[in-house]
Amino acid sequence: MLTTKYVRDHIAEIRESLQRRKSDYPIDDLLKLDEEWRGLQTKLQELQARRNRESLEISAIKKEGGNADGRISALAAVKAEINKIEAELPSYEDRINHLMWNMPNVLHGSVKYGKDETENVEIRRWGETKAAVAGGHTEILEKSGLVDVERAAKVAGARFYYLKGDLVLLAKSLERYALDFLVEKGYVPLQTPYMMKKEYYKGVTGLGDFEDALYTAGRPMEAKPEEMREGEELLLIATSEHPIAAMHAGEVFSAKELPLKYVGVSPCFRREAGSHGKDTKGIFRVHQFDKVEQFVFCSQEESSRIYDEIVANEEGIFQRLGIPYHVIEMCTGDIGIVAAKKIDLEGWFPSQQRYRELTSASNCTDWQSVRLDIKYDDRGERRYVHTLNGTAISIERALTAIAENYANADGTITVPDALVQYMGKERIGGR
RNA sequence: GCCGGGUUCGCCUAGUGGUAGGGCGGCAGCCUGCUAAGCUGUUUAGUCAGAAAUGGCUUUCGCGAGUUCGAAUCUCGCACCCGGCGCCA
Repeated sequence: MLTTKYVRDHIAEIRESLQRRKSDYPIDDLLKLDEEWRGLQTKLQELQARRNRESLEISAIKKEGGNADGRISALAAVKAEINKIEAELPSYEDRINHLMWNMPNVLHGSVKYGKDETENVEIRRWGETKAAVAGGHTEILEKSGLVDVERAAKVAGARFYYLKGDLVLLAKSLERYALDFLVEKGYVPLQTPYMMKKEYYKGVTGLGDFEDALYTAGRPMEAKPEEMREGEELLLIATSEHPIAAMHAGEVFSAKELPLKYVGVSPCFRREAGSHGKDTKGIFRVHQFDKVEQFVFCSQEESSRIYDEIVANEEGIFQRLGIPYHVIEMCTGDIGIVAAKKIDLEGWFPSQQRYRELTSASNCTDWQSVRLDIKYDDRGERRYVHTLNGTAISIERALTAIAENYANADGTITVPDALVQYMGKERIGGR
């Protein structure tokens, strides 16, 4: 069962944070269940101690050739009581786990209250925004034959796409560019599994995401859904953040192994339930995309500094690509339950004359590590690591930003300087 | 997919129904003058008491269920690893 000691140790901060979120999370229910569970646990342990003690006495009697039948039948009542308590415990544990998995993280002190994404706070801007040259990314890319959304809809449905020709090469160039950028800074490249067990998924994201974001995959052909055991089905990953976080579940790092920095690369699969009608054209919001992701395990003292580093990497990557952007800090209404602090970097889209999300960085502090049991040895004391994640490049999303910001009047797209060495040419598209 | 062999503390290993033991490594302490050795302790997690140092109890032999007063050990199911066969990008 997930450790509730953590909640008791941090109860003041948890309450304060829930108030700032104006959350209706039932923290008192959790504390009450926990207290009842511990009471049962104590009773059970006393009975087990008695059983163990008397079993040893029976052993001693039998070794001396005596008759222990009376003692054995006297223990039957104890055994019945043990069985009764053991039968009650799972229902408490299920409810406690469910509440733990849904408990919002303790917010960083700087996070402001806000009802939804309209109340996020802009903290800085970079680059010069410009007017649209040749329409939106959908128009630019389709005219040049670089994407085929219609046939993808025929074959796979809405929100899928074929990339074609030089756009495929540009996508791979972006991927390699982002990998090289981070490898140079000491990040270890990691290509992850694309499916993951539910039991690990619960530790990396809120249960709400299971409904809205995740596809189920890998159900055994012969198994009917109602026969599936908990955690048996595989889920398609929504980001490589998730398998990277789960990778070290149950482990204890030594202090000198930290910080451990990965740069993950994987496709991402998202149901996008609840976003009907939003961004339905082109490849801006799709069910499947590729992403290069930063992920760091570190000590509790380091996580603020590393959060800044991850954000700086994101800005460096887009500055070298020459995409104008601004940085916004999530308010309580848009931050979700996992992160303690979260920023998005939004790039300028000339055709829409506004900034749209390109990357997202979160300091999850110990939310994931508590649920995945990932610790480190801090001079003999075992403490939960902090985990952080941040997009390096979300490939298809970045392609839309490049298409719009580098579009020329003749329908071609200039290849950003940083990618020319990978592309081997300076311009793509056109007729 | 089939056949065989495995899974005991960080690593190696003993243990065929009666208190999970040994070795190595790590950590802490002690002792000792010679590049290191020796000795002692400690090395799963939870819970209770305590301000704390600590102490009690439970738990832990891949996971789950069962038999039993008592399971690493017996029974059933499952997972994973290694070897072989088959298939295969």
